[in-house]
Amino acid sequence: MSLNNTDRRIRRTKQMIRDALTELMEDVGFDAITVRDLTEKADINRGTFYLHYKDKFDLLEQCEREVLDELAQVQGHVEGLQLENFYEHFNRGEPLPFIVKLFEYLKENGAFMRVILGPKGDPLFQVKLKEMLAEHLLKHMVKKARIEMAVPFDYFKAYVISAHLGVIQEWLFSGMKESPKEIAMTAFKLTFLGPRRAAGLISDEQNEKTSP
Amino acid sequence: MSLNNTDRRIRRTKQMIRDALTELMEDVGFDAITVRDLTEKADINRGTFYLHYKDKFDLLEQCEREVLDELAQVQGHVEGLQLENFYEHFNRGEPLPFIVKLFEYLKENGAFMRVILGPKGDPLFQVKLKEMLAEHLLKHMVKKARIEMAVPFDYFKAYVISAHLGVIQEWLFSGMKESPKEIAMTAFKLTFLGPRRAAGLISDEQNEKTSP
DNA sequence: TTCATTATTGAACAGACTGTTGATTAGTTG
DNA sequence: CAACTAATCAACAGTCTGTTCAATAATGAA
Repeated sequence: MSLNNTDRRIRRTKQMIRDALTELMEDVGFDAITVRDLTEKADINRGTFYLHYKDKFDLLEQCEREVLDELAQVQGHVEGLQLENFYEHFNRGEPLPFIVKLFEYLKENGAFMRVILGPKGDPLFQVKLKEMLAEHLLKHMVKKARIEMAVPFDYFKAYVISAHLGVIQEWLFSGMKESPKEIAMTAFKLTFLGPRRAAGLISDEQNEKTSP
Repeated sequence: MSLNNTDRRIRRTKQMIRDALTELMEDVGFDAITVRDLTEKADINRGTFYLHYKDKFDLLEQCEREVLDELAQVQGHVEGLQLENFYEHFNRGEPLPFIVKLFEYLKENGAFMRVILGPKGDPLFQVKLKEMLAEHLLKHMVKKARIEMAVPFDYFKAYVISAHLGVIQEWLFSGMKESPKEIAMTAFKLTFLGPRRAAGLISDEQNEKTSP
């Protein structure tokens, strides 16, 4: 069976290539990378690359898939930790466990995540990550029936999910100073209270008229 | 002077190339495009391409810069239309004029904007667009002094700006069904009321406790 | 219209990268 | 140790790049 990943040589080679990919993407961006660059930086024969990957796009795709799979697994580990609803979590001052786990994972894989979600990254990965976020976030938020004068649901969804991605990016690129729990709580407040209340631009009591 | 863009041949050639770029990006993505592809689709000599652009990246950059410059000009045309503040606009049921103009411009250049902001697009352009959005959006929102237990400003900023980009993308990719004014109002509501209130997931009166 | 200017063309060039092959060497598992 | 198989090295044709040159065509100004 050649499908087994048990051979130390294979693991080593793949790791070298992936590390090289991360480094090179940081430096010059994915576009400018050649298979030659990758194998030179990884210090392996160029032919060896093609033993494992079809081309550089295949390499990127495999790396991305791995990240997404691992993120999906994370979700499995927090099923038990969820309270009944969104609201209850907030009132205890606790962020959603899933989001905390998400930020913990991002921190572990900081180097790759920074590159792939950065200005030289892959917009397709952003789309995939947003799909995953949507799946796990929205089920906590949409328990109650909807009322009057509502914004279309798809735009609510796009708004919230994109906003969360924005927080993730800001966190990654500003050096991940806050703990996963803190930053998860920040994201939570922004959505739960709305950005203006969360940022303290209006107080809780001082209700602006919302008539029209 | 060869810097003049008055020569009809130059204008024609550049336009052919740019159209080819948009079409090809839609089909195969920027990565997979060669200068050969571009010039064949544009039906011009390959050497001619290099008379105007350094390489395909230079082409993309020039196209992006042009869009951003035009968007910046749009801002100039609405200076007079702004009310004193954010709050007043909302209470009249009117979105910010700048955002309306933004969506109008996006609609005019729909084809290119869809590609560049899509899964095969350019993440660097997203960053630049967000910078522009930040500049024009935030000055309307941050009039009042900030209060207690606030989320860090940078995260508020990242949240709101990213969220707006999300609405833009959702609108572009779902066929731009709403009018620029409608969709601008949708984005406005989501930020002004907060996403949950805007989507009707909680009512205005029914204030959830926000104690912790 | 004429004329000087200049954008475009077509062909050719070396250089680089790709993806594949075959024979050989080296490392791994049991 | 022995069988297996991953990694290496060299070489291949094919494609794309970026540049150059002389020849041609289109343009704007007088």
